[in-house]
Amino acid sequence: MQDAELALLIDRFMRRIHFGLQSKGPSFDTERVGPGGGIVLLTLSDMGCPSLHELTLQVARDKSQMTRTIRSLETKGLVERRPSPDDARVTHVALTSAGERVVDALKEVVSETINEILSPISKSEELVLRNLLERALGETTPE
Amino acid sequence: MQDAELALLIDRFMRRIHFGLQSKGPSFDTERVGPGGGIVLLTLSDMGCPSLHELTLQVARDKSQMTRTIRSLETKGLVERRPSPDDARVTHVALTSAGERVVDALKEVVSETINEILSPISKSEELVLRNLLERALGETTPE
DNA sequence: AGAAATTTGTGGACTTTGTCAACTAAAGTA
DNA sequence: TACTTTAGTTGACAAAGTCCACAAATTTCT
Repeated sequence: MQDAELALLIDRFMRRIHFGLQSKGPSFDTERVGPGGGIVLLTLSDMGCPSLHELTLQVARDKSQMTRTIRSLETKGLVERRPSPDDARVTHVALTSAGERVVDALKEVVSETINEILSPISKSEELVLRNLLERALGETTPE
Repeated sequence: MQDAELALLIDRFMRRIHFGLQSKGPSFDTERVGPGGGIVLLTLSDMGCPSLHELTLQVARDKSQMTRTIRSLETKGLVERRPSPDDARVTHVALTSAGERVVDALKEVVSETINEILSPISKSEELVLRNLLERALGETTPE
């Protein structure tokens, strides 16, 4: 009981990342992918070449929105669609090389921001934190 | 380096809470405060009777939005404004008794949701997690 | 095989949040 | 007194989230 405060902590964490990123100027977001696009790009770099559906589950967003986000990233040349050979319904998405460069830049800035936020705790504690979250949230989103 | 994944984990955590809450039907959100209103209510229950400005810092949202959120909660009778006796510019905000009842209900559902999400880790680990986040995010948001 | 149901991705319409800039009023400051 | 900062409000607009319906491919069930 009373884990409600955890929700507030998580929310604040998220918001701080958000603020931190956008205070670093829009200087680094040269492609103007925004937060939504950024999350998708980072996720893609983790997942490789998932189907749109898998991607949707992973980032826990609406299908329709994913369609739009991907289209936007595609027109920027950061991502490319590949129809699945097995199933004509599904299309896979993968980073282009331009996309990977953006991801690299993104990772750098995000890491930096998170390090600032987490400066009150030690590096080893940070590992514990990440490990706990990883185990708790698992690899795939259920349902 | 490579803490970028932590951002993804945090984002997923947030989204899972979000989904969890709204899958529990809008049954519990009888006042229709929504996610934004909910966070403000919970925060208020933590902070007591902060000024609008302090509240804004704590939840890390824009001032203008806070104004609107508070007004919405006020017209629902969940929150009340009190002009500060010391400074005529500031207005404090506090939960009404109706607001506190909503908060109680909210806490219950949020706790339940978080427990579901965190089921893969043990109770003691959950404490560690919360402790780490509390220490990392501190009590007050800087700047 | 054929009909029905399910899955994957798209599109449209609409609401909620987020962001930015301008503006008032009250304090602080010199 | 004039100048600057702070708290809060408002408006206009951009971005995200939510809902619902839909087409096409595939699975399921007789």
